[in-house]
Amino acid sequence: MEARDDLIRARRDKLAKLVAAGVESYPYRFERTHRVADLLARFDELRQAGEQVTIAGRVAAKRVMGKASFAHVQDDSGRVQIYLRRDEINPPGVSDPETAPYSLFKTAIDLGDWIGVRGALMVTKTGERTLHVREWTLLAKCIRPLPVVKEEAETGRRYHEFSDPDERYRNRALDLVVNPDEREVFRIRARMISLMRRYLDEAGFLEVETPVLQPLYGGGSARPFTTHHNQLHKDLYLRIADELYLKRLIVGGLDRVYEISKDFRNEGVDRIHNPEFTMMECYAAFADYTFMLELVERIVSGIVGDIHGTREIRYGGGSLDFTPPWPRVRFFDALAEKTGRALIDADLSELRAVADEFGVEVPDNAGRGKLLDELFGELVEPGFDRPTFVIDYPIELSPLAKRHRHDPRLVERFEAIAGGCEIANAFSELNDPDDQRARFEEQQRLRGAGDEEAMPLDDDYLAALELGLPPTAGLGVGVDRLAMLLTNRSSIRDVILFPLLRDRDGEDER
RNA sequence: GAGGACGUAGCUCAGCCGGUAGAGCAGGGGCCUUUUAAGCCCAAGGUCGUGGGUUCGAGUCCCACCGUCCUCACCA
Repeated sequence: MEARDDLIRARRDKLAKLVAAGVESYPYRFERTHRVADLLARFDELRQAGEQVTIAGRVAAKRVMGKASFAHVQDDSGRVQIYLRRDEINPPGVSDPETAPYSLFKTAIDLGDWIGVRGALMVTKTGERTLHVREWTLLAKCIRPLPVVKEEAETGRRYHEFSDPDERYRNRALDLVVNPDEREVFRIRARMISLMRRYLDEAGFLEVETPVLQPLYGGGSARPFTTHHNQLHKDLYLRIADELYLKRLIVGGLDRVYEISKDFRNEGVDRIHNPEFTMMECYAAFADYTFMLELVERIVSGIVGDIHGTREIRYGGGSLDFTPPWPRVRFFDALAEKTGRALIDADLSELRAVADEFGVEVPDNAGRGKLLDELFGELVEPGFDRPTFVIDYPIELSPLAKRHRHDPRLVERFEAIAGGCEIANAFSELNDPDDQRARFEEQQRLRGAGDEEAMPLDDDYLAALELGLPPTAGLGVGVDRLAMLLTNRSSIRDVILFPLLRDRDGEDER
């Protein structure tokens, strides 16, 4: 007999005992008067008024001392101690241990059970604010054993924390029950997205929805997921970016649009990549990339300030200062500083020589764009601690970006980097259909040469461009990455509720 | 994809030079009417990730596989 089965059986037996005593096992609703946090906020006032209050939550700790018991009840907002005395809970004359409410609480309520309690407020002799229970109600029994995390009342120090990341990601419900910090991560994430919407709405952007299932994917360099529509006998792709559809909307005359949604890339999984992830993309007509640069600076520093009350936040071992203006550095200037060379006109063999010199490994079939990307990522990017804009990228890396107005070898593009991670990418959008066709054709050539991430040619998109795309600036923000910065997490899995995991072999699902 | 570390009770962890499995918490039985990581007494709980191998004997050594984490490579 497995120990877990014993624990589950014990809890089922207790449920049966409650039912036998006439307790409703799964009631339909429960009226509470306060959330725990509200109750604590108005504690003195409510206590002096002698008011009866009702809360609902999970039993998070239980300390039975014979004819009196203490416990903690935790709801979405916080936890509070409750106190029960036998002679106050049991009706006069009722003492049968199988049915008396106090003994049922003592013997049949477990850590993790959902209960409702009603009573007045009191302060114990050690000073803890406590709900003095008159009546308790079962709301739902927790039949599976829970990891027990003990918490010191004074210091909040936690013991035996449920911390195995594998278990936590595989069983997020349990993680959230037991780890209040993780609940907080997702509250911050939600507020971040809500603030992002507000800033965009206020700036006159219209929120839209574009297809997840696409006949042709595009807008980024990545391998897609494929799926199939049965009735139409048609293969479809899950989008890797929203870009090409959103720009069609600018063509259509919607001046400013944005979308916050999942993209899907059929690629590796690691600390900063999950195959489905959340992107915010926005596009503004009549603007160029400098508009987006200011928008990113304003929105991101605004969100940081709104959530943390300061623009300088702790991250990893250090801190990140989001106070504008963020430093700007030109792609080739940064590269020149590290390598001591101007590489803007460097050809393949020269770039390869530089890569060798600095010990940067590159694939044998790498083109110029790839080489520059490698060099930059290896030599320059790690040097950026604080939020920084890298601007004016080589044209080879950006098939959808508009050529730089002063230098045909560059595009008008920037990335925002913070905490060693790219958090935003933006450019002046390429709106010349003939130039765009040529860039697509170059992508086709790379594709033919074995680059699986090269973009497919999209005739339908080109036709839209031929209707006339006004000057337009576009921006993409990695929502998960931003959430990592705001919650001081080093793994994307900590900010995605249900990250993709490998199957666990040979173990039954819980 | 490569390298390294790890996987022992429901949870958090010990387990030495190979000798047959330990603790705390949770759970069970008692005692306890202001406790708070409540406390005290008693009893129970294990296919040591999976599969092979070496050995008289493997949680421990070797090999393979699965999973997680870290570093590196690639994409946001």
